[in-house]
Amino acid sequence: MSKKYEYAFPMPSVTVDLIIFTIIKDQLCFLTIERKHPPFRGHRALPGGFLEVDRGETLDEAAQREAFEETNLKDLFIEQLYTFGDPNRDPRGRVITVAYYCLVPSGVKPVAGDDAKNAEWTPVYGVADMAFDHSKVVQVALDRLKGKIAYTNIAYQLLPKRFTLTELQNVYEIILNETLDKRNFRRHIMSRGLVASTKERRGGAHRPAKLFTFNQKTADSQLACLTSTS
Amino acid sequence: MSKKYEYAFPMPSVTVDLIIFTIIKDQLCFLTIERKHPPFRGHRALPGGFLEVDRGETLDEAAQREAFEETNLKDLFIEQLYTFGDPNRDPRGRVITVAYYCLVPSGVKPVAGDDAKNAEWTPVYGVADMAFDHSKVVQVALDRLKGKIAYTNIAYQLLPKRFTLTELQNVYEIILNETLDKRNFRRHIMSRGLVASTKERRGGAHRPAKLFTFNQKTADSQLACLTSTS
DNA sequence: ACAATAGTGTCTTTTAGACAATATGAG
DNA sequence: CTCATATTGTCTAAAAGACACTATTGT
Repeated sequence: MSKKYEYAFPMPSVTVDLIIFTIIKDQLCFLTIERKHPPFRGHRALPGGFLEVDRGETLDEAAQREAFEETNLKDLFIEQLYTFGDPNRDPRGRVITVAYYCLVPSGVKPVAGDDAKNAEWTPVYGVADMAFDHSKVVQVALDRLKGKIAYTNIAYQLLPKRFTLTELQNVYEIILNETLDKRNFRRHIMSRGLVASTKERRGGAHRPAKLFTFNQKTADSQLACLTSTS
Repeated sequence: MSKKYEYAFPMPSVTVDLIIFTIIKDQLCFLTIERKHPPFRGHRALPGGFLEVDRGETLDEAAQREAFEETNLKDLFIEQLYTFGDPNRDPRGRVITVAYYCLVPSGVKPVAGDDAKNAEWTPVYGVADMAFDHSKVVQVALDRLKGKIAYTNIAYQLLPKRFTLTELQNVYEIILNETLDKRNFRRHIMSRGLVASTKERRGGAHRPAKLFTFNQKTADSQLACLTSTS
């Protein structure tokens, strides 16, 4: 392959990296792949790839494309997180990466281990030794997630369409890493008007719990003042 | 100048753009330059420039460098805002811009009109017709500023080292674009412990007001949980 | 009936909002 | 003493926090 593109100045590469969060067995996890080649061979890394300039894709589209490649799911919740561009973050050259975080409901399986990748869900606590600056990227994503869950409705992205309030509370507790009072939590959620109760119930071993859905109408109006990437 | 740098794929350019806010005559303003060449000749644009890959500068350093070029001030408050990369945002080619916002105290003069630039402070309300996607960038910056002023101490960046509480309230009112109750505002600010009163007073036409300073100690601890770009 | 989870009510504390009179210093 | 701005206090309303018992279903 010959080098066909010429520039008067050295150009940085632009990649999009993804922190795909999900909840597995009461743990907040994110998707990692194993690097099969240097640098950082054998270390775990965030999924990501080059922005495909020749396709004319936007950054958001690149993030959605990568997310689809890993999960086979379209139109996932993604949001730009931060752009990392320290000169030494990649030993091969100057690489600017625009990081996005993504939330998927429990139960999603990573796209099968394409030999080259070996994708796995990894618990967020106690990850070390990631490739590049990815440990830092994950930390920033986690901070953002913690910050945003308090005043947005993104938690719903981690649950199926119908869920119980106990399940919702679990999501909050897992992300915030603290226990919440059941009564206060329910009052808080209900007063927001973001959930609507259905007539269905989830039968477990004991008293069945009401199933709720995310109330799109009120959510949209509330999100209007929240989506400003703040 | 020959094109010396070759790549196997088309590369995007990476620029850093700045929204430099200040307050002038009770108006929130930001720095614009006039474009002297196409595209968008004659339109106003945000100051910015290419990331200098050969110098090995970080994104933050590039932002500080640009800010210095425009204001002659070092170590200004800057924070990464968002990365814009739509394929058609610059008609000359694929340009990814990492936007930073920056806050400077009142009274700073833009670096003199270097012919090529003609820098000016422009009120944030009623800006239209900016070059590229810069109107959108400014809107995002303004939303972020409004969001952050409520729960961080960034407002102090817009004031001199010593300021009166009335001046501080003015900053809040100008940014939020609403009036605030004087007593409630003062209670709110004082309860945060972010300001320390000095023994000096500012003599105006009438009763002199106490001068306050930003209280770095408490600020640092409070900032610790706020600087996570959330 | 019992085990296990779902669901609810009240008091207290804190924070935010509305509101107007007094204090001080320059001229 | 007058003008202009600085400064302060209280009542009310809303939100957050602490806390424990009853309800429902499967087994």
